[in-house]
Amino acid sequence: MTTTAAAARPRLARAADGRPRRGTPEGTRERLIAAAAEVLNRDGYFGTDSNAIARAAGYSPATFYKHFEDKRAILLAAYERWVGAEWRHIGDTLRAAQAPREGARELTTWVLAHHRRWRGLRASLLGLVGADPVVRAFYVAQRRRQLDWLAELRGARHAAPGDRERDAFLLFSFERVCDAMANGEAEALGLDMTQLESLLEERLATAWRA
Amino acid sequence: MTTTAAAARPRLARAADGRPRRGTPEGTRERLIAAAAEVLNRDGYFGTDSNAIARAAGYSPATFYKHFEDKRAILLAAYERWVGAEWRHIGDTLRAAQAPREGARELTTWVLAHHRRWRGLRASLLGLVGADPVVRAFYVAQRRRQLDWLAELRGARHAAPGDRERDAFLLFSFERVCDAMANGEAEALGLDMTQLESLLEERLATAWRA
Amino acid sequence: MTTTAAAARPRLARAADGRPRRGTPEGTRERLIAAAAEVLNRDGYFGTDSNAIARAAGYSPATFYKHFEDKRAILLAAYERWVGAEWRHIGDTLRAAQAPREGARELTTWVLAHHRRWRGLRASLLGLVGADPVVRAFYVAQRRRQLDWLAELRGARHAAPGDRERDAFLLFSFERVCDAMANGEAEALGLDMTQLESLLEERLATAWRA
Amino acid sequence: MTTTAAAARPRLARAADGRPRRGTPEGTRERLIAAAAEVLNRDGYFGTDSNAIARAAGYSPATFYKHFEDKRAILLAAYERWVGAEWRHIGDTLRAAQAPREGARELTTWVLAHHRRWRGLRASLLGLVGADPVVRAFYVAQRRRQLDWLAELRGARHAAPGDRERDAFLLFSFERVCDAMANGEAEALGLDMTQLESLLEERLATAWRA
DNA sequence: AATGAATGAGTCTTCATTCAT
DNA sequence: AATGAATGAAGACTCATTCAT
Repeated sequence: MTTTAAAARPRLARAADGRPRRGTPEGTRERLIAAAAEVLNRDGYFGTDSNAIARAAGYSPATFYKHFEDKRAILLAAYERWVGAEWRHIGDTLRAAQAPREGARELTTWVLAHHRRWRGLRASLLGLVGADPVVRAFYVAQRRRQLDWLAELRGARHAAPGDRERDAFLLFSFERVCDAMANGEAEALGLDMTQLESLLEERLATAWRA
Repeated sequence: MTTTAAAARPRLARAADGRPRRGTPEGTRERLIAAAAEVLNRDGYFGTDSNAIARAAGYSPATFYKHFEDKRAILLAAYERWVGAEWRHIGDTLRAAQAPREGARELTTWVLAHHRRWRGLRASLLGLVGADPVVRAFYVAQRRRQLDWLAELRGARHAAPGDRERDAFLLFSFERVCDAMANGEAEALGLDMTQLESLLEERLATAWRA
Repeated sequence: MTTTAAAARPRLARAADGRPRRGTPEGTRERLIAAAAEVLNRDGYFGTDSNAIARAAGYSPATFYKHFEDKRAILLAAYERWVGAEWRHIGDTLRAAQAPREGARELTTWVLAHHRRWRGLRASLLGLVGADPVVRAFYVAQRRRQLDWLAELRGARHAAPGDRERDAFLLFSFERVCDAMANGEAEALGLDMTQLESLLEERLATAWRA
Repeated sequence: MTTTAAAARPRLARAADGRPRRGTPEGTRERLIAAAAEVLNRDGYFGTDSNAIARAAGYSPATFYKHFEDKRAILLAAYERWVGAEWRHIGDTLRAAQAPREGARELTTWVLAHHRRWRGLRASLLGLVGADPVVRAFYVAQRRRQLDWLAELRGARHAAPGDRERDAFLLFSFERVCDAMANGEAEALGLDMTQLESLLEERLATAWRA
């Protein structure tokens, strides 16, 4: 069906290089974000510039600025998707309602892979969190949403003082260890990946039961 | 005597603040590092430049480069002291051999204050860890030293598989939560600081016993 | 009927403001010039771009270039109207054949108001006269027409050597002072507007008699 | 004596291209302003960029920004000198206390030449006055100083209402006509330069007597 | 040891203009 | 006739770093 539609609407005439000359603003935005994710992941935030991101998406520098305020804005957009994908997966897993042990294992594996695949993108974001108030606000907002969602999951009945802090503690720990495993720190420290992964699963399963 | 020297070498007059213009290389290096720590802590790595650091220490840009390879090098030097101070304190506390509960409380309080005082410096370092291999290597080396020292503390007899991973897990978690409390994340998330601090103490005390 | 047409040609719908999307070339040109006059008057030549002018007229950037060579061309078109209006009024006043004193007063008042209303547009033009040969040529051509017309008014019989120079001198002076009064210079210099206006009237009346 | 001093202090080692590698900040500033005056005079404000000005003075782009905020700042500095030179000459001439007729002639000749020599620089300034509030404020301030000085010249005793306005009127007229003669407008209008110059002298002499 | 004027290389950003529809 | 997404070319500005003294 996609093929049929494409055949029926050869609207997007392509330039010599195969890039669509005129796409919808949404399409262009998408392509820019996708390219930014890859470029930032590979070269890091301070290792690229907005021109390079635009070129990687097949556009000119000026087009970039039609869609994003600046380099920071596209980093946030790319990161937002990254977090969105993570929590969508987490939600799906929880909803699948497996036993804590299996759920924790599956989740840990997936999250680790996600961190590994996008370690450079995540490093780009984390590298700015400390320095840029806007990035920090964005980052914190994402986390707040996660904490709120976890509280909601638990349900009003079972709420206890300190729950939010425990959730936060788990999140911070889990992510920090995932980052360490994803970015090579753990390996450089001579740590056993399997052991670390077990620890992650354990913590997660414990929290899951509570 | 100072007068005589000044008369004999009028070019080597003292700066306005009375600091000798020509000091020992070590003294100069010290002043540069101290100034860098403050400036980096206040303005962040990407918020200052090497000229500003040199000026803050009372020197010219060129002098900076006589003592440090580049901006990164002085960040590492400043960070090294920060970590050094932290682990010196940790060592002192452990050696004072208090009960785990009290030791954990004291340590947590101190480390939190240390992170708060230097949150900008630490953010500068962490902001580079993801992007710069040299910084990462340096950062990892510090951590390795810590892990080795913890292993040594435990003693060869009590060593068990997974100990190093558990230590690392604790370190990562502890530091990440301290950072969140120091840099305002925790507050922005509406978390209760006292609760978080209790969690930190608890983990630490548990590990202490083991 | 509108409905029918709209149904038959849904592509040529009307814009939100009811203006027909497809008008006569003249109509479009008019709207563009009118919008340009306002935008240039408000934001200045270097404070706007051709896209903004097109949008202000309710058109797209490309439409702009269908009707004008470039931004400069529309400035000249807008300025041409401004000068046209001025000299139409001057002609009307002279033709009404009042006493020099009254005529001069009326004219001065009107011209001052005209300069005030369009001070930004005029500043845009003058800002380019010095830098752009085409604009200068255009500007000079307008003035030449004025001088020729004044010479014609005087009539061949009364012509005397130096008349054209005297006319030009008056024109330059009059306009310069009007500009100063219109753009805030005179006020910023602490000058008395009434006095200045009297001086303008005086010069004008004197020339009128001659 | 200059030669001797230069021989005695070969401090300013010159680069391969003969440019002093290290001058005093003042010297550098001077060279930049002098180069800017020439470049702006030749290419106009919007026809050059700060990099080109720096290069014309024998410096790199960065050096420019060590001495001037931006391109506008150096234009103002260059224009300030231009006005300074003009009024210094006017002061000298008046102080030489010639007969009004001769003084007016001499002054007119000099001012005309001054305008001709620097017509592009002046056009650059005037081109911004309408668009840039900072430039306008600067321009007005210069003129205010002139008017104040003229008032002072006249002396408190002979002051009469409308004097300042008359002075301003003369200044505006005189300058506007000089500009027209300097920038080719007058010629393009087919005006007789000698006649125009006579008119200028006449006005000046009349005001001088008053 | 210290200086500080000077810089090259580079990034961000804008704008007049075009082209396929 | 009108569109609007897209662009190339260019300019303002910065910063880590060096060199002659």
